[in-house]
Amino acid sequence: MAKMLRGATAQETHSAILDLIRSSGTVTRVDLADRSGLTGASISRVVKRLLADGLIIETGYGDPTGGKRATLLQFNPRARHAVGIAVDTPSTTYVVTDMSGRVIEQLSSRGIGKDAPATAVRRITAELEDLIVKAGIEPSTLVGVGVALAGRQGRGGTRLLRTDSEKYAWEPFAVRDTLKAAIDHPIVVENDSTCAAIGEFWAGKIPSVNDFATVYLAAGFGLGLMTNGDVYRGSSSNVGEIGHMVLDVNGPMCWCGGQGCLESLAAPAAVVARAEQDAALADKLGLRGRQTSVRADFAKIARLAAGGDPRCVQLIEESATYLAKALLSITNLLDLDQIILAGPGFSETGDIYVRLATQELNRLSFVRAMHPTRVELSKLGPSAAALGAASLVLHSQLTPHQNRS
Amino acid sequence: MAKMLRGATAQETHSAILDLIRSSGTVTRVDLADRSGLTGASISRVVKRLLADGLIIETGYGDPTGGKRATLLQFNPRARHAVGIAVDTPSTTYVVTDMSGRVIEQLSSRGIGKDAPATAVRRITAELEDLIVKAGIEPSTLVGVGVALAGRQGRGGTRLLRTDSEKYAWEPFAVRDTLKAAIDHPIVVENDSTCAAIGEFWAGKIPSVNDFATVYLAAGFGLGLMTNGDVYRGSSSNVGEIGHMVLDVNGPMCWCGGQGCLESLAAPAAVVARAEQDAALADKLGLRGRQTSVRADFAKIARLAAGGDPRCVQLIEESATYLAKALLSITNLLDLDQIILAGPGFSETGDIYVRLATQELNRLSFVRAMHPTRVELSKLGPSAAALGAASLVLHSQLTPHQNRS
DNA sequence: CGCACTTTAGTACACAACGTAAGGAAGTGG
DNA sequence: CCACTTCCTTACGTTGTGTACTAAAGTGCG
Repeated sequence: MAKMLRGATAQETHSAILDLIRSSGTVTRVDLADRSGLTGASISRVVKRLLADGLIIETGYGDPTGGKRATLLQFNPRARHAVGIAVDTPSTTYVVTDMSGRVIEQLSSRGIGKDAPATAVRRITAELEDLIVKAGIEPSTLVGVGVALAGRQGRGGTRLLRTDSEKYAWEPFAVRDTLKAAIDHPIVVENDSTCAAIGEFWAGKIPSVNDFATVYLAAGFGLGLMTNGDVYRGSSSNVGEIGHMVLDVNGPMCWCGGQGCLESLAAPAAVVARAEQDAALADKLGLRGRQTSVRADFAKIARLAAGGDPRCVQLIEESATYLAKALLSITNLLDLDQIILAGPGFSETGDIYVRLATQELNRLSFVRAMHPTRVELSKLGPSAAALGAASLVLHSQLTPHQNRS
Repeated sequence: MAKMLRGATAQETHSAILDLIRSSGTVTRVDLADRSGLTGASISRVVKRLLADGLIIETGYGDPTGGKRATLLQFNPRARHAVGIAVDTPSTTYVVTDMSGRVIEQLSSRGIGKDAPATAVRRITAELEDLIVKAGIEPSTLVGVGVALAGRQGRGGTRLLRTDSEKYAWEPFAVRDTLKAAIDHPIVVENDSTCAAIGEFWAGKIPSVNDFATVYLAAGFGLGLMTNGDVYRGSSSNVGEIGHMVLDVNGPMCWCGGQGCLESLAAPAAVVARAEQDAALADKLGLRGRQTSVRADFAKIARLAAGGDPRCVQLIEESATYLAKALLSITNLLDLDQIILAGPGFSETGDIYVRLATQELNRLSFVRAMHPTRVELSKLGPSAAALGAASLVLHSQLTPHQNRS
């Protein structure tokens, strides 16, 4: 233990001011002084430095208010870039973003499927290097590479990855170290839910003072939590395992050993399993009934539901009802005022999940009398995790741990 | 908005060092330097000041390690005092504590029952003043009064209180303002669960880097959360409403409008209701079957269970099983490594709740492979909430918002 | 158009807090 | 007794912020 207090270093102050500029989009020096509590003189000094570093630019003048017009400041988007990779079973998504979280270049390739870890990582490394070249960014502006994985954090910083074929096949594999050896840039690895959360935070310009949660739906449900301008990681970086929240103590057995878990009641596999009970529907959808096609089968059901097919709408609504119950419990526990739904699982029928969750929270949430809990669909689209991974890098490199309130 | 950055003021550094001394019990200057990241020179300066203020004292010398023996530092317990009041339906508990959280004087009087808010607060004010005189503490060392209430935070800092008779009878009543007008000391009001958590933190010398949760059981279940050395309050200071976590989507209706809530399945009222179904048991216990005697009736059942009565043990175990499920969900969500059970509801049979929760977490928690989640009974006894309220005052006055990591 | 006023931005200097370096104090072990 | 270790303090330099003042750039009215 040896890092704690160290005075208000330039680093920290610069980070804090940069964070204000990020969440504001466009601000004046006076705004910054108001919001940071620093005096104009100090802001002047910090801003001068940020301008000199090229991190921010002056972009015009504010509206007249009876005196000298204020100079507008904002990110210099091309000052820094980041790469985000979302590694998932059916597909791998790469994005190159600028400093404001805008996607400059992207690429989708096949997922890891049943590949051995070493093979998959080798391919990812190659594709990554191609992409960086193709994006045509100045190498010195690349602050790092973020990787979003479905999995848990192991003891030694290892990232565990869940695959379809074998559970925890990647268990002993140190993704981060392997990538780090192959790529000469900072590598940050996080789970997909947390990445989605920080993606919303960064690209959505959410202020550091707002606490919110993001639910990410791919193979299963995960939750990412942002508090006080930083990711909340818990005691071993394994926050957000909501897939096995107990919603029905007498419910069906789950592979985890519990009963009535959210995952066994509402995840894509559960929805597909119910669809398969209905022979006519299974036939109509051409369900393949194989473990490995669950994600594709779920997508088919979701597409039909989005198109209005009553039976499919019913199936999705059933899933959404369970998620709504889980979100109700979570909201009561954490007093959230904003929940964002992201990930491929919500891409077709996210509005159904939003509607049912909103209804449930408005009806039963304990804090509903004080403030609403907004449930929203992510605006980042299907590459939310990849974009979030890139945002994570930007956040950790440009605005490391914000403090105070 | 105007408080955020302001350099590392003496205030903040002093707070941080004082917090390290609190959680260490006894430390040397060298230890403080290691743990804080400050240099020995800076520690020297800060410690000198804390000694001059009388907040800490030198209490001897450390073990020889081949050189000059280090001077031991610890709190000067009598330097400051705080008062904590736990306002509950069946009883009101007052404690006067010293700076280390030790109880110096205490008093229990009848609860608020069906009293009107103004009447109850008037009586509390009178009893409080008597107690302060009786404790014989130097008035200038009293840093403030903390109040633990069962209730929710309203919009304008109002505290809502749940009473047996009418739900939310106290709804529009501003407890804090009323007390503040009557008592010339800082007043801090919090809900009982949060107070219990900070009581463990302070009196139990838990380091600021440890995140943990406390479950408080009085009329119902509540949860208090400490993260990064401070209370986690959420967006409207209403964190911890776990009483209405959904554990059984098809379960019995709850007064809140939901189904299968933890409270309706496992709270004292539910346990008593089940006991009343059993005519023989109800007779044996002399259950009064009245709404207002639920707490007393539950205590009877708990006492018999603690004595080994099989039927009562079964009833408590049923309640504990539901709580264990809820704690499993919460642990998976927040990646906790420590959960403390506190409050009058656990005073007789807390070990049963601890045992079943530990079992469930060891069996099903997602992080069990990384680290255990310890479930422990509070060592603060039945006055945990009052002691916590006092701790809250000490914390907010002596070590305001810790930062960094 | 000129002049008084407002708002923004930057500079000079003082102050506060921490780090570095050096040395004194208090002990250990040969 | 003396070399060495560890603890603690003092003196001084660096860094970052606030205060006070000034310059710059606008508005609005007569």
